[in-house]
Amino acid sequence: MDLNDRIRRRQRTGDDSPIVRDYESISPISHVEEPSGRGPVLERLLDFLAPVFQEGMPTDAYVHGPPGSGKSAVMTALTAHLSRIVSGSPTVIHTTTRAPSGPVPAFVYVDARVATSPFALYHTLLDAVTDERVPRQGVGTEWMRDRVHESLRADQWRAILVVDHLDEADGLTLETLVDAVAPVESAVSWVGVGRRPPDRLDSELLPPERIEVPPYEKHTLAELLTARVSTGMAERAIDHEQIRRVADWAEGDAHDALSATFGAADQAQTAGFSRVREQDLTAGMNAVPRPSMSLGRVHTLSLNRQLVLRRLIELDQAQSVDAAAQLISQSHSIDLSRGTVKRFLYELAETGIVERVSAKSRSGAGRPPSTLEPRFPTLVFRRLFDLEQH
DNA sequence: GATCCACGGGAATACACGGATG
DNA sequence: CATCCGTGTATTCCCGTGGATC
Repeated sequence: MDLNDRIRRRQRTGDDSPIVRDYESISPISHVEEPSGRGPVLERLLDFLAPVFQEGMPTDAYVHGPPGSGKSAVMTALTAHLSRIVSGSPTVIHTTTRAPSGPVPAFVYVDARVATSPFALYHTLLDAVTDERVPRQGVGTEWMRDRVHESLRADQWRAILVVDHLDEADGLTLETLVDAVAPVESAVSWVGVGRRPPDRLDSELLPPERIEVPPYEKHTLAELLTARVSTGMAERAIDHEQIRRVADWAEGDAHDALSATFGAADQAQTAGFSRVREQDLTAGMNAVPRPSMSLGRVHTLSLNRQLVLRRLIELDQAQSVDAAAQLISQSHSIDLSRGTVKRFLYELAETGIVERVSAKSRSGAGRPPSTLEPRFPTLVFRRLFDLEQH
């Protein structure tokens, strides 16, 4: 046995010491209670929300910043904390109303990628604010709005609506939000959260209060990664130098940095090693396209579409759209026709979740086919998807 | 019966390439 | 040489259907 073998043996983990303790902790789509490195932004938000503590309501606001700058992390943490504090005792049993009525508003978080219509917006609001069951189908938008009004009249609640991922493809737009909230504006303030800088949105619709979330500094991002890794991975599984390199590479984008780290850890784990090797780190970063579609967006796709993506990323070679659709529809786990898979693939390309790459002109006649490349973190998607499918 | 949603399927349109035309 | 045209694919667009929920 040579020295390499001895070293390798020491490096290998048994089943008892996995490198990843908890995928959730290093996942780019899970948020922690205490976001790191966003202190100043939190301060500004709290300043703006201050009226809440004096029985008032804040104005509407728009929070903006580039992808991966921690907007969702900050807003989810903030709404969670505030609704806990503001609603007082968590064990209070309400009769019909869940929201605190009177001076204290409810904090309602809405993901505009999921709630894409006024109907869905009202549904989320009503569901959060009352204990009654709110129908998802069989009723129209007006019916839903009337119910909001009714509930409002009866219980006098107020709410602060945090609408995340505003104005992303296929999602709720600023305009739709403003229209939908207008009928209940006396009781509802909203905080829109999006990537677009204010000067790229209709200033007529934007509230005057605007809060910018800057990208992470490199060292801040490294600290964020260190914190996540310390709970999600085994000790010394990844060293400081590696973390620093990922942080450099990610250029301030926490989503991408976490995705690369996750991917690297997953590679090492799969290969049976107890620490992230050079090649794992490289693989982790290479599995994150730049720019990358947010994994959170991919996650909002229907199960069938995610299944199509799952099959797509395991094809050995880049295939034409048609060939890929053929192969994917043959998969045992998929019950979709070839035509539907093909349409899904084109739709996904349209959204930017995959990219059509025109192949070099081929021999045959007709328009040359294009191949498909994923534009999301493939290793992370694969692992999380497989974990969810039991 | 009304309303949603995901699929299926196919029509309509876009594009690439040669070859013919002016 | 610049265009037009025909053919064969690729891509986009749209609407009907059927299950599920109220």
